[in-house]
Amino acid sequence: MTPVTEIKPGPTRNDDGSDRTLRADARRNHGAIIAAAKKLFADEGLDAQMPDVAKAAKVGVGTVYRHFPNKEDLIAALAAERFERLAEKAREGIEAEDPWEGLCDFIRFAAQIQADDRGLCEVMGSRPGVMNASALAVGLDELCDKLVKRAQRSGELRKDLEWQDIPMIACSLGRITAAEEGPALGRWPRLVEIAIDGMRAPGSSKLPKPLTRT
Amino acid sequence: MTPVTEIKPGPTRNDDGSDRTLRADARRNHGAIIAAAKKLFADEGLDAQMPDVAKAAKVGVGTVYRHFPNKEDLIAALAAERFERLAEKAREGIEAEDPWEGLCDFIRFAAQIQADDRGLCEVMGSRPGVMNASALAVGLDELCDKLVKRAQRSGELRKDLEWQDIPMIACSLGRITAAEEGPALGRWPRLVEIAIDGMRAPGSSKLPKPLTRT
DNA sequence: CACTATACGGAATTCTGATTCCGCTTGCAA
DNA sequence: TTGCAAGCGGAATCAGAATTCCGTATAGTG
Repeated sequence: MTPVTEIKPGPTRNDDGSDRTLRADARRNHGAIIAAAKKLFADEGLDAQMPDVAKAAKVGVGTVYRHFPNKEDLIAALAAERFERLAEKAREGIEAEDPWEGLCDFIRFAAQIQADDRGLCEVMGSRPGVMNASALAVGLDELCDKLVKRAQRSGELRKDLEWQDIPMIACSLGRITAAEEGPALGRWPRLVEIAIDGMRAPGSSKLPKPLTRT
Repeated sequence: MTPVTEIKPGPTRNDDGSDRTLRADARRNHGAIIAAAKKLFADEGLDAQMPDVAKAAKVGVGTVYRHFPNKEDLIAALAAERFERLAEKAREGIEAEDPWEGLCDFIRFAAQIQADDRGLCEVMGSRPGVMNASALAVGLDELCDKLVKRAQRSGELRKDLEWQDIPMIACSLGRITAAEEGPALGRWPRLVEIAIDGMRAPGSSKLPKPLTRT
């Protein structure tokens, strides 16, 4: 494996996990690249180009590649950040006073962050590997499980729903948040509410939120 | 515009809509190409390669390109076929004894054909232009409208649902039918039923179909 | 202040597929 | 059966990105 190296103190580590302090300019560039890539991928989706990321970060392509050995790795790094946000929201949902609302809000949030980030959307749709790895890394699966169990205990969530259904729903919702054309344009929040209503326990006391008109 | 040409009788027309009979071999090849492409795209998705389509159809690449000026056009032709099937199913749903079941079956069908055809799945997810054009061509929009109105009149479908929601739902369902990995694998029929339950009118008499265990 | 390990920039290269081109075939009408 | 327009095959070309390479620049150290 990796040879043992003595740990030197330093503010940031290399991406490959090796312990070595980065030179100040490198650290600065690293941040600039991530920031630029985040914006670019969010706006243009996964086929934003590496040279453009470099340009946006005011850096040469070579530099981008020193920090991220290839595009896929850059994408994965960005995805990891987003999943961290998701996990955070899930934890919040678990703490929520109302278990059912906690779950719903998590789902709404998942749809929203996909609506705001075309890149994430595409990762969810076409990079199951990256997605599952990211989810695993932040423990999203267990969080979903908790969210589901708690909402079921409260009686609002249908009993036959399983935690695996949550990422599946979130994923499917993501697909239409991206619509920029056609009859579905801008209606995705309706779909979110429909899916949520489908998760309600048959005799639930809560009233379904009426779908908003366009 | 197109210059006026006298219409000559003939069994098949050119793709470009010009009226001219195709030579027998050309007609045969045309069919072979479509058949091969259908299978290839269904299996491998939209990035199946043109030379492979040619190979599968036992034809040279050049021939593929004589029949379809470019890949996008080939994809559109295949999509058109699928949408024809969808429209057919929608008409069937409109005739169905039970309006609610007619609508549900249409949605289930839409999910199923995407599950069976990765190419269609990807068209739905990333070619809004092709998709909308195909839908328009077969009159799917009006069909959805009829389906919705009828199910609402029967009382089973929630009143605030609009026809535009149907293609949106179908589209979103398609996303996970493709999952080949991760927790959602093989569970898409559950999602279909969840979405359907979300469409039910609040006081509906029908019992929700229980989600099937994995 | 020198020195050198790190980093940088960006032109050049490579890869992957789509698409074109053109000499050869072949239906089919006369 | 002949003539030739309509078709065919597939090697060659083109195009759009990703990724590499290497000469130059510069933090950080003694």
